[in-house]
Amino acid sequence: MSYIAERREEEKERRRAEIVDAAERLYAEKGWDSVTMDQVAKRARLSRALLYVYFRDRDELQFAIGERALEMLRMRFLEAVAQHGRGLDQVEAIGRAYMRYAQDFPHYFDVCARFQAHSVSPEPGSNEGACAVKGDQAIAVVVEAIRAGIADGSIRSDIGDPGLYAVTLWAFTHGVIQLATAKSADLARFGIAIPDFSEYALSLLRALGSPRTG
Amino acid sequence: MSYIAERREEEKERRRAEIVDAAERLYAEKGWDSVTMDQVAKRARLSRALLYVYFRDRDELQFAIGERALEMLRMRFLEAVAQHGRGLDQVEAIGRAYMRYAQDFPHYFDVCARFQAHSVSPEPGSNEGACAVKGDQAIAVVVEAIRAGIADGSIRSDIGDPGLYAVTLWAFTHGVIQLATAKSADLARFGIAIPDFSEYALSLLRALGSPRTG
DNA sequence: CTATATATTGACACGATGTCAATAACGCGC
DNA sequence: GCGCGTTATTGACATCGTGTCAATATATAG
Repeated sequence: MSYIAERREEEKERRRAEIVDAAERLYAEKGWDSVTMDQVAKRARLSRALLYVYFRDRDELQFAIGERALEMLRMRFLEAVAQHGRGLDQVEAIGRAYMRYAQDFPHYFDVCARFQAHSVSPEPGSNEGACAVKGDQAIAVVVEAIRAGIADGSIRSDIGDPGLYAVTLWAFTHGVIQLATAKSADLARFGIAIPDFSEYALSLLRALGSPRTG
Repeated sequence: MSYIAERREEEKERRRAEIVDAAERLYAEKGWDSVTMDQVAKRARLSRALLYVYFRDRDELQFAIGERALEMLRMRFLEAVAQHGRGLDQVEAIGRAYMRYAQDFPHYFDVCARFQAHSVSPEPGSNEGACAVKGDQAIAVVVEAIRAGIADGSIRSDIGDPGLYAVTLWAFTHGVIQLATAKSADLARFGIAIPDFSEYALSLLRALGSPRTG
């Protein structure tokens, strides 16, 4: 009987994944605001009511996508770190990775932004909580790179607490990406192209951590 | 007869302002998401249908509040600039002003954030367009302070185009405030207090522009 | 084959948005 | 004061999306 329950569990997990798949595709196609539960249900070829068996409400479904988004982000961060030796270069690579990520998966960045903008209501067992955990794991990669940088001397040691520095860099970078993605037209009107903007921001951030340049 | 039309126009403007007042109060009380047109109408003591005479839809009403928000922000920036002589200090004061502003009027910052996150659909004559203009005016203050700083030598001259620098600083600061307001609980869990976070970010930004320190 | 648990659905109630024809208020010529 | 055109204001409607629940279908066990 345990075998049965196990298979049931797997089926359930698969169904859940199918739903998230459908929702994610629609998210990428038209933006979350114009995705309805009905559309998700249709795309996943099941009834709308069933969605509410797997997800408390629409928000929880979005957070389920957010979980994937943050997991993917962490992966990209890890790849970025792996390709560089010195901490400073790793941190810069993380910034670049975040920017590429936002370009490659706009809907993932969107859900990250929403997650970061809305303050949490820490209901235990919710997907929102899972997002928070994934977010912590992603930022932990940054902290580690900063630590490495301070240790190998590529990042100035008087930068302060690595955690604080990591969070600040995160906020900076996130702000830049958000502005770049949402206001590219206005920036162009200002004579600013997105790639230039990104590179400029990255160079400033590198200068910030670098011990010699100033 | 022109007199009549003029008075009519004024009445109309007043009505409009009353509606925005009502909407803004509700915004501040409960956040925009849980404000309904019905509630706005009730608070302004008129029928819901009339709101749609003054504002195309709910979004336009929010953008009307956004217009006020950005105007207020510009005022704060101007005050901040006026209280300092050197450009570098002016720029830092602008950053501080933005942070205080977000603390004093959370709903204003919220509408700024939403405006900045959503990409514009440039329908002429809309309040959204007016927001964009007000936003430009606010950032123009920053640009001017940077120019002054480069001129008086308090800001390193190799910082590049003042417009680009201004936009970048804006993005940085906005990102910090957003994270600070939305995730104060999580930051606390990381052992980071909001005032410390803000001060830290400001000190980093100051170091960025300062020619000597590095 | 029946009984029991689980998965799935159709249909409902509710709430919010946006529209429109109908009504009320106003200024005006008489 | 009285109709009359114009403008302001509203009630009622249609539409859509969410979340819930009892009812049905499906699978498992005895």
